[in-house]
Amino acid sequence: MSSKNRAADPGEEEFLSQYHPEKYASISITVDAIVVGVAKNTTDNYRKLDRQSLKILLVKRDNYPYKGYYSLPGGFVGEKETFEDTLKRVLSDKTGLSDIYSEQLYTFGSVERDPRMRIVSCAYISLVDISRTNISGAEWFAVEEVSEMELAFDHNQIIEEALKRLRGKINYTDIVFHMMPKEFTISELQEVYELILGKKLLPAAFRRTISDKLEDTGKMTSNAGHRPSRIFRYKVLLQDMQGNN
Amino acid sequence: MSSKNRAADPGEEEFLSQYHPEKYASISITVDAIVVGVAKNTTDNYRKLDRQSLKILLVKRDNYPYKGYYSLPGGFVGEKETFEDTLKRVLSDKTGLSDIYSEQLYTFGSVERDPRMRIVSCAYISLVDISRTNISGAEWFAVEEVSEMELAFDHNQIIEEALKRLRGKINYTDIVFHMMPKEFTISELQEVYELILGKKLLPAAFRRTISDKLEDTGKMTSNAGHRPSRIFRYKVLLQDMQGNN
DNA sequence: CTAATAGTGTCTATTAGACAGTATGTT
DNA sequence: AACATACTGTCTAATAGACACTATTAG
Repeated sequence: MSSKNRAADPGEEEFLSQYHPEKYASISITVDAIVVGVAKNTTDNYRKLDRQSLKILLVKRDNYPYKGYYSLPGGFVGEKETFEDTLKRVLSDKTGLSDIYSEQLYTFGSVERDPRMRIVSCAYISLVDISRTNISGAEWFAVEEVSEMELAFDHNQIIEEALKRLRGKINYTDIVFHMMPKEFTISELQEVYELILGKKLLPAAFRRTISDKLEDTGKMTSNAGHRPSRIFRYKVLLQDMQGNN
Repeated sequence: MSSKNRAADPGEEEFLSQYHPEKYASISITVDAIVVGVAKNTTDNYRKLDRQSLKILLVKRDNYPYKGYYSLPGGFVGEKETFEDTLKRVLSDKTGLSDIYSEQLYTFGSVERDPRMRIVSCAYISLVDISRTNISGAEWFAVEEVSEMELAFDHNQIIEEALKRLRGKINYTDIVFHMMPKEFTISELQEVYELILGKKLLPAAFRRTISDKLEDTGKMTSNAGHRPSRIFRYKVLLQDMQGNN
């Protein structure tokens, strides 16, 4: 976005040639990623469905500060790097992920959040379909576990904010589908909504409202120990997929 | 929100004492404020109501770069300053405002947005009741005017995003009331909604839904050239007022 | 047959949209 | 009187909540 066609201004050119950035106070910026997905917890009872849970990717820090603590995958923004470039690099280096949906969450700037120096964190939420990814260098943790852990820096707080944002957006965007496998049942999808919203939904009403967004694959589940379920996929509605607001 | 009680770690203490921030790439950060309010445009026809319009505060730059251009009020974040502190300072110094509702909008970080060096802008939306403020050093511009102007840096784009955010939040938060005078008629309030949403609303439906949030002052308008209107104030509902996502 | 889930039908409650109709102060 | 706005009533449409009922498989 940009590089405008302003009229050339000799005064400004002169000014810029005399400008010495190093004289000014400067602050480091990191990008931290809250990578969220859902995974099934296999159960023993052949009749029961596998329950799903919300997962977040964390990396174990092997350097100071907070050596040995888990933290969000993150890294410093280079001088010629956009936040999105940094995010890509960090995700690739620390988790092995590429090409995943991401959006900026919030920028955390409290003065004491990093003991080294003033470091501001621009946090991004990334949503992935766990079944289609191979992770290296990072581990998945269930959100309930995470809230019991003491993470590095203010990362517990950042995760809280990320979950709030998800809760807020799930009902007026289609972002959930970034976390879903290509094909899924309505019950599975409903469970993901319930995990994010933190409450049970009524099946009849859920089916009614969600069905516009779904396309029947014609396939059915099998060997589930109970009535088989239709399998759907997300019907892309031309518009969204980028949850821009 | 900070300063945790971690166990002391001699290794970390050693590490920190050897840490030299100046070796690392660093980037400057500014906070820019999109200050939004509504003002009445007086009309000549004694019968007609004064129409309102959305206004934004801009300052004329008297230094390079973009000398002579209008821009959002903004300033550099000091090394020991939170974004909110910077925002307060900037608002006070450049516009004369203090104690106004603000929330972080988005952080703009494209590499070429400032010709001097890499400067990232953390943008805040601030909402004010124009009738209760005295501005010094900045001027109000109607949003339609602003979209015709070429502002400094990427500030046109930032304002676009801010208006989108307002549109998105107006219906599920009570943030509008930060822009309203203490007392107002329902028609005035409806017009503000219409300005932000960019569409007409039906009076009957608007009254129905908004009335829960309003308290009758018992007063009426007068000398309006037509039927007088009840005057209301915002009924604070214990909860919100802080439009926390 | 039974446990467990899938899926439908329907009644009710709530909310939004549409729009006509009534009310009232100012000149 | 007539203009401009204030405000109410009511019908309809759309949506959400509740819940009972039917359907279907593996074991």
